[in-house]
Amino acid sequence: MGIAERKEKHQLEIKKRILEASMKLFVEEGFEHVTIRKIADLIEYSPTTVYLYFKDKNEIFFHIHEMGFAKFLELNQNLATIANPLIRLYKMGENYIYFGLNNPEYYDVMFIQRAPMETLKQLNVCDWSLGETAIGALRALLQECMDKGLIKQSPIEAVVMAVWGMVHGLISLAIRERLDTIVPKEDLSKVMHQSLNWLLGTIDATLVES
Amino acid sequence: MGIAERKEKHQLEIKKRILEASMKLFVEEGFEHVTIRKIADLIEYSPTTVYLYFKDKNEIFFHIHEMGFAKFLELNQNLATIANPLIRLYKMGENYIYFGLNNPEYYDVMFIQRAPMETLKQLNVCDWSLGETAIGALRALLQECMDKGLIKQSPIEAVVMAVWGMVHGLISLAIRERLDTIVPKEDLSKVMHQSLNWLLGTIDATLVES
DNA sequence: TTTGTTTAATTAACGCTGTTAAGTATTTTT
DNA sequence: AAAAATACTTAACAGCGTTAATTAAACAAA
Repeated sequence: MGIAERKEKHQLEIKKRILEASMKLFVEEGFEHVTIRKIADLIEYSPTTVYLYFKDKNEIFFHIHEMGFAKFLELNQNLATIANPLIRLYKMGENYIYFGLNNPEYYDVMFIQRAPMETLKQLNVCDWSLGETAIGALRALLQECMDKGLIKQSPIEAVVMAVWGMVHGLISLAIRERLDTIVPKEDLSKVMHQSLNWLLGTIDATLVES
Repeated sequence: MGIAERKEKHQLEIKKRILEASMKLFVEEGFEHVTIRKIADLIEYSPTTVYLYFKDKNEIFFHIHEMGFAKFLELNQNLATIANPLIRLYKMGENYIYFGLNNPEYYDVMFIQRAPMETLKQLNVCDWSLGETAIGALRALLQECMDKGLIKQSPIEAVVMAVWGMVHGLISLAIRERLDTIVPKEDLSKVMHQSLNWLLGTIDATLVES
């Protein structure tokens, strides 16, 4: 079935081109400038052709949201070399903040926009594996720290949600312009790191209480 | 100038009717079903008339966002009777969570949607007074607790941002469907309270360390 | 090779959206 | 009574996501 295979290859090729065009628009012009018609223009097809390869616009954003997670995972490669789990925890938080502040559009589609979740619901995929993997990594790391006595014994789930919640909260407030008049733009990173360090400091068992 | 006054009254009346119609649509059908044409239908004017009273759609959402803050402030009346600032702090956090989970559409337009902030920028209003007032109340309360030795001495700004960030983070993750597959809907409130209580517990100077 | 059938892509259109320009009455002022 | 300002509407622009119907191309079977 060499012919059928070639056909399938070709279809995947077009799917790839649609996603590449979408990514180009997304990266260069931002979320709300990604339109079916502009994608079609870029790949030199008619707008309706896009619908032969993707169910709807949400599905395209689902793939962009996947790319975002890939980028985030790549950034987190720098954790692998850190032996001390507590230092790794601090660094993971730093990575999260860094990623959010330097890739706000990606962060937005990964954690704020509704579009990718719509696809998840529609496909009846009953778990958000990308998100769960990320949060799972945080949970495992916190558990490791706790097991090794590096952080105080605490209800793990509460701490996981508190840490994730805090960093996500600050980043999403910044991205959606709720900190513009409260924290000068150039201080954003500093303020977030202070909050993160303070939070982790409160559970850090290796710090001497002053 | 009785005639000019009457005219002005009439204009304010129509402005009010537009906002009432907008609120009706917002409350009954949600953010994205508030359209200029539907508003116009409700008040029985043509769509263009709306633009005689409001610069654009963002300005209408700015007012809805104000209504949200009013509703939130009203909810926080229950804090006034609490003498102990530490208990007031716990209760303030509870209120925030309660408001977010029970008024997700309001919360969305207050803290997530870009629309109201656009109006702020356009009008060259250089501070988001509603947001700053809310965060100011949290800051003052934390300061009071610290002054009275009810919570541990900590860098106040870091703690303010950490607390606000955490509750906002969890609520916005829930509203934008990032917790759907991680926390069962019926457990959402419980989980958030656990995280809040854990966080406040770590700075609570009145708790005995176990 | 010609016919029939499947596949791929297109054109045209639907029903929306926010917004603006131009026009029409109505009322007020001169 | 004529001119000017006010309030509102009609019509339209320029876009959007999406679907139905249609054409052109590639393939299969006769």
